[in-house]
Amino acid sequence: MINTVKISKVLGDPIRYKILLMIVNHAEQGVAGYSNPAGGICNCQLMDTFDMIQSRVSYHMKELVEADLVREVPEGKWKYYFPNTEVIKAYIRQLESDFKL
Amino acid sequence: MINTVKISKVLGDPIRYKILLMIVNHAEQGVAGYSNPAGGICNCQLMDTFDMIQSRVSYHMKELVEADLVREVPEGKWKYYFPNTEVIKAYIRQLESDFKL
DNA sequence: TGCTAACATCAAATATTTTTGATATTATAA
DNA sequence: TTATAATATCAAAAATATTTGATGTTAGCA
Repeated sequence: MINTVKISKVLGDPIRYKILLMIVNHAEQGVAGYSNPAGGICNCQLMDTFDMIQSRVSYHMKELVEADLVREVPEGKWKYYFPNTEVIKAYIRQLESDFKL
Repeated sequence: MINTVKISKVLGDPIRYKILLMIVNHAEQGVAGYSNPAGGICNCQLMDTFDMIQSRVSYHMKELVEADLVREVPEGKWKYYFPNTEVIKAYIRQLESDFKL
């Protein structure tokens, strides 16, 4: 089952929110300058885009993955990230149900 | 405009999430042992229910009010809290839009 | 094999959030 | 007006989260 409070907390960090937005958008349309398999985002792109050092990216991606908002796909030396649409949907549905909307 | 990250952060605390749930449920059906005007929840009920000291309740209610998730209605010496349904809805809609759902 | 690039992990430093107890404020009632 | 009850605020302590730099691991390539 999804952990609504934990997901909220993970989304409650501006960097993680932006990263998830980027992952979601990229999964649709790709990002200029990178050509990733099946629309995934890799750590290097996140380092570039948000000007973060590697261990910081790693920390935030771990949070997103542990909250199950993002799926991680290893491909050789790289890890690609994809939105976990089902969990994001389930989170929204849970909010609607909890708050009677 | 709503601040999606801030709302997420406020919901990302288990106590605040439970408090908001209680406020939402109470606004519908009332809570046994208390008869509040128009289904509002007061601080004293939150202290009782969650076994929290007064300043702690006050702190968390301030967070909820500042995130605009809850409206505060003073009535004499008391403050009653009501869910801000429009903002909760707007938050959910924003998530749907941001994450393409 | 040895080298390098990508990513993970760790411990320490820093920053932020939460909790608490004390005190202040405000409204009402005696 | 004085006393009291409800809530707010404050500063210090405690807890938690984030950032950083160093080091570890792993996969692929020369």
